[in-house]
Amino acid sequence: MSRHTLNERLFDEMSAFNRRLRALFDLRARETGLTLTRARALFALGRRGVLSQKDLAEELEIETPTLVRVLDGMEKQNLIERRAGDGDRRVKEIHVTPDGEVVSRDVQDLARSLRNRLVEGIAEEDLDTALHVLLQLNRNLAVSSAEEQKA
Amino acid sequence: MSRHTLNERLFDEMSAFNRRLRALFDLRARETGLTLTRARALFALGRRGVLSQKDLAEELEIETPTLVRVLDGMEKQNLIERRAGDGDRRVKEIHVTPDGEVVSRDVQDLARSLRNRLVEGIAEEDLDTALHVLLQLNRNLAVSSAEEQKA
DNA sequence: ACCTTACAATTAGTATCCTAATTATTTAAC
DNA sequence: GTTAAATAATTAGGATACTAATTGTAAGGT
Repeated sequence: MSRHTLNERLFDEMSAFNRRLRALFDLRARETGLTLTRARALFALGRRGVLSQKDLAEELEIETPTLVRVLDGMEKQNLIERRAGDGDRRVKEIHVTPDGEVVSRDVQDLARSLRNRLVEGIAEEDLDTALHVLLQLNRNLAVSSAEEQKA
Repeated sequence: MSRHTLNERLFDEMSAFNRRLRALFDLRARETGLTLTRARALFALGRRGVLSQKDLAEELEIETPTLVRVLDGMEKQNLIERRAGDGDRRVKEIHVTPDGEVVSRDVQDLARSLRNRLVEGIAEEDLDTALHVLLQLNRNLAVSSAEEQKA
């Protein structure tokens, strides 16, 4: 396979993987009402504690306007609350509600089980190589984006 | 790094890569009016010739209702035409217009150049390993999806 | 020949995701 | 102390993406 075709297939397989992962996750988690992105938000808050919207968006690597809509939905589901802090009045702090913590716990098990299922039959060293490829791809992407913004 | 963390980071890096790739591609291609998904549709039609919507959706690995909206936009841009065929009247054939062919050619160079830029500094054997990991991940996903549909 | 089932495309509803612009607030410069 | 620039969150507009339901057409069974 030419290098060109290899690249093309790699990128196509990655985008297909993401679409399918989201669809399967949403299907499995439908009873909890969680979608993949909302779940990732809950997991991030579980790891990091209370975060501002800007910091949570950074953690999830999505833009802040995108996060606004995700949080709107989660608020409606009573999974999180936005609160004003003591400091900067522009900043809102995101807190997980007790309901949110219960759902988060349930879905972490589901997520872990799904991830384990997906990597079956794949050598750990190959996963590690794949991760390093992804990290380098993302670094190159960041560099290219920065160059394009300057143009 | 634990295997669990490895998996989590791999999946997160892949989803971030996809979002950023789309954003950068759309930024670079904005003058042509093409988005990444529309570009992929044009490329697929260039490779395979006239296709039905069902076949094109399969080639792109997206659902047919999604493709309907993508094609609606491309039709509006005069990049493609939907035509009835001689056979089954349910089926519509997708043809690239002369304008579409011009744009397709322009954007293929951009896409290739971007892909080459992104894989700089990555050994070909590592790319190959990554591709095989993705193929296995996608196979496992398909199996899990099939199992879940039966449930 | 007729009816049931299956199929291709579309519509509806919803979620995620982006960029650009706006608003309220904070910070920095003078 | 005042003003300009920067920042956090929101809104607007648009694209991609899914699932479920609907419509028109084709195929299979009786």
